[in-house]
Amino acid sequence: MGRAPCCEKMGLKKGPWTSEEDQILTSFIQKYGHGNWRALPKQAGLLRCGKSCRLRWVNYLRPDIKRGNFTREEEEAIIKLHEMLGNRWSAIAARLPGRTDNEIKNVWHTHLKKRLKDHTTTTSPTRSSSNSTSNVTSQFADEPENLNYPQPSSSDVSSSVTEVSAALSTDQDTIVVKGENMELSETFPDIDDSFWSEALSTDNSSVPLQFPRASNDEPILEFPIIKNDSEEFGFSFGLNMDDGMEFWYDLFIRTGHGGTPELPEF
DNA sequence: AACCCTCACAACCGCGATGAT
DNA sequence: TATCATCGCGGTTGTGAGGGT
Repeated sequence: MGRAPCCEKMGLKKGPWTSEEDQILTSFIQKYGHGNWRALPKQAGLLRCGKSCRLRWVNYLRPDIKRGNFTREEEEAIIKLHEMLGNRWSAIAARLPGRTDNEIKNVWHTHLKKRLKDHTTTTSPTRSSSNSTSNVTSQFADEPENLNYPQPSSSDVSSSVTEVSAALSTDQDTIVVKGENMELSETFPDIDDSFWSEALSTDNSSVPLQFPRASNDEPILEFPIIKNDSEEFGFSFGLNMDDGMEFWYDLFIRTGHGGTPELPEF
């Protein structure tokens, strides 16, 4: 496995970025994009290595970065996501719009880890089994293998399928998903990370989704809503099937008007 | 005022993963 | 298949700000 030569050996600059460098990098990327980080600094006229440019852009200059302190909701989300994902900072960052993995890593090491430690010395948390097939009331699963957001192929699910409905009440902090037996289907839609954003960015008020059948008609999930800045809310949820299969999904919705949003009916 | 300590955060380093040839 | 170039991630370090003594 090859390794790129160290930028120091190439006579390139290290250390804090100047505002001039920021300006050059930003305007270059806005004009030409960042297809090749290694070639970028040379093309842009920066005495930096591509790695440094990439880091600066990703962690600081990117226009969609949310500056400022983390809200309580964001911190709670980080704690929960860290419980789910461990030190997979980029995965955590992907679920917190506008926040970078570096930022989250920093806030974890400087605030949250300590807070959590203080908290766990005074309380003994209880955990629910991730294998439970009914009335799953815990927010997140314990086992790391649940966290890979498995993407079932059509052949994975061939027997029964249930539509899942969800409703959000404006005066409660939990959301309830209820599975209802519906007609059988031979297929299961492939769902990837872009699915939700694409589905929810459409003008349609309903999203056609089918999930594997729950074991009964009781609510199969109940979990808190994660909100941040009143601009977005959402949740992560998993389905534990009675055949042992598990599926995990995220749903975040940008409202943009600061009010409590209405969840589209599935 | 000077020094020390802690905290916060930007940036760097090293490694594995991945794609190209 | 092997090798190399590049990217992206997680761990770590460097440094400035602020507070306490």
